[in-house]
Amino acid sequence: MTAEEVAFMTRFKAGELSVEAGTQLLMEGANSPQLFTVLSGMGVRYKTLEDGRRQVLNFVFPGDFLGMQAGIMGEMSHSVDATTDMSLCVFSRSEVWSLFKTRPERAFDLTWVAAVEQNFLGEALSAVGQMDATQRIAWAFVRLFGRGQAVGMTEGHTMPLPFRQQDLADSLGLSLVHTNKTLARFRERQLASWADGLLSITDMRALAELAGIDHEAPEIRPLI
Amino acid sequence: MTAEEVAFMTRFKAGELSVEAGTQLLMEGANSPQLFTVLSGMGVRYKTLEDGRRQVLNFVFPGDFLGMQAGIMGEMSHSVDATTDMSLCVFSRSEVWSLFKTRPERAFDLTWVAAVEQNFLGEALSAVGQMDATQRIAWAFVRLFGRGQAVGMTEGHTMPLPFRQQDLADSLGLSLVHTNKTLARFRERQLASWADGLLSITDMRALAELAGIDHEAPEIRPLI
DNA sequence: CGAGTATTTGATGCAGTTCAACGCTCGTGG
DNA sequence: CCACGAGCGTTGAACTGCATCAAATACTCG
Repeated sequence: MTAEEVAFMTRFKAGELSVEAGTQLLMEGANSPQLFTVLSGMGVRYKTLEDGRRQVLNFVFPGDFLGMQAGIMGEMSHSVDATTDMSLCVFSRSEVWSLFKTRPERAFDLTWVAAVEQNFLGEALSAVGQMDATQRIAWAFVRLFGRGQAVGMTEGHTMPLPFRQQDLADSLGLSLVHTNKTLARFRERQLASWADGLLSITDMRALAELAGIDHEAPEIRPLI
Repeated sequence: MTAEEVAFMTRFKAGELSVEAGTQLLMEGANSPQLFTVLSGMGVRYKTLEDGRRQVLNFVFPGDFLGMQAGIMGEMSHSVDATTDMSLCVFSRSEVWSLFKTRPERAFDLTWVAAVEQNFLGEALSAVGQMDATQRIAWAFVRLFGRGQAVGMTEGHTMPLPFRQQDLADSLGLSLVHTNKTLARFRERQLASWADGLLSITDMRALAELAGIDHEAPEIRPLI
């Protein structure tokens, strides 16, 4: 970025925010005036059905941009909860339009982010729609670890993954019980083990094979 | 649009294209130099898994914009087939960037389209992940009919729906057989009937209830 | 008229859901 | 300091929605 760009982004930036684990950052249907970029911490994007069931759409990593739906369409179509303590960079929604008018490169990045997210949702839909439980979990692990690598959260073949089994189950359209049993089998089969908030990949090749993913091209997500 | 804007869009537009039913318009992984707006006809967006299974991500309606992933990210993440004969407005991918530089309103529309699509995929993921077969089909019918209304394809409670049962099955993560049997039950129960390429809604209220959709706010999708 | 495609229907089996119960850890209050 | 409850992970048992297999019918088209 040029100095002038930095100045603009500084103006765009409205402040920083720290929230503790469990906080709801954005709510489905709400017209949030704020947009966030995640500086640290992790969270969950999800939709709730009227009968209480929940679909986790994606896990939130550092660098993720939250609230674009509100910024573009005026209303969030899903909620976002902080799973761990998080710190966020806050932008004001009203600045989005000026971004398009005066910062075409930044606006392009925003669209890029939207396209990447779309891409991911399409893949998730394919996983949930077509794969069995083992394949789905393998897919999730490969994707999560890939995202962890992209933001430097990994150490060797481990990375922090501070979610509950219920969260993973809700993201893959599986029951908690069956997710638990499948995870146990992953440990037995020496594929991966996830316990105490730490994901440890034992056999990435086998996981990628199960998930039907050839070769992990490093993911590129521009920061906003 | 102003006259000047029309002039720009005309330059942006590279031509028109007619294809016949069955043509593959875009292919997963390909770096298409062309983007399309659908003028007429219908199609299917889908991803293919290496074992041959297929996930239909969405059905293509007139007014839809195709190829944004290629335009923004450089590569399509799914394929698009024409189900019926189609006519398309063709844009050149290289013009996308100039759109962002000189037409912020149009660029904003593009991002809007991306956000709407993201929204839809999230809803589809929830349906496939959390609902049973009956609910999923009800959801699909409500959404399809809503989109049909938005583009004026409906007549009373009917609209053309020129797809195969296999396409619907692949979009909802169901087997063809089970989809067929569930459709039969929809007819018996006087909810909706779909035969010979014509969808006929008998009891929209019951369908929306099953699908967990309150009230159908008319969908807004800007044209590109 | 035969071949290919789409829809329909019946029978069988299993992956995954649901129900239920137990253990562990941690925080809270008496 | 211990009792208690809440939240999460784990495990066993029984049931079922849906997949799979199989086959018949109907249509279209060259």
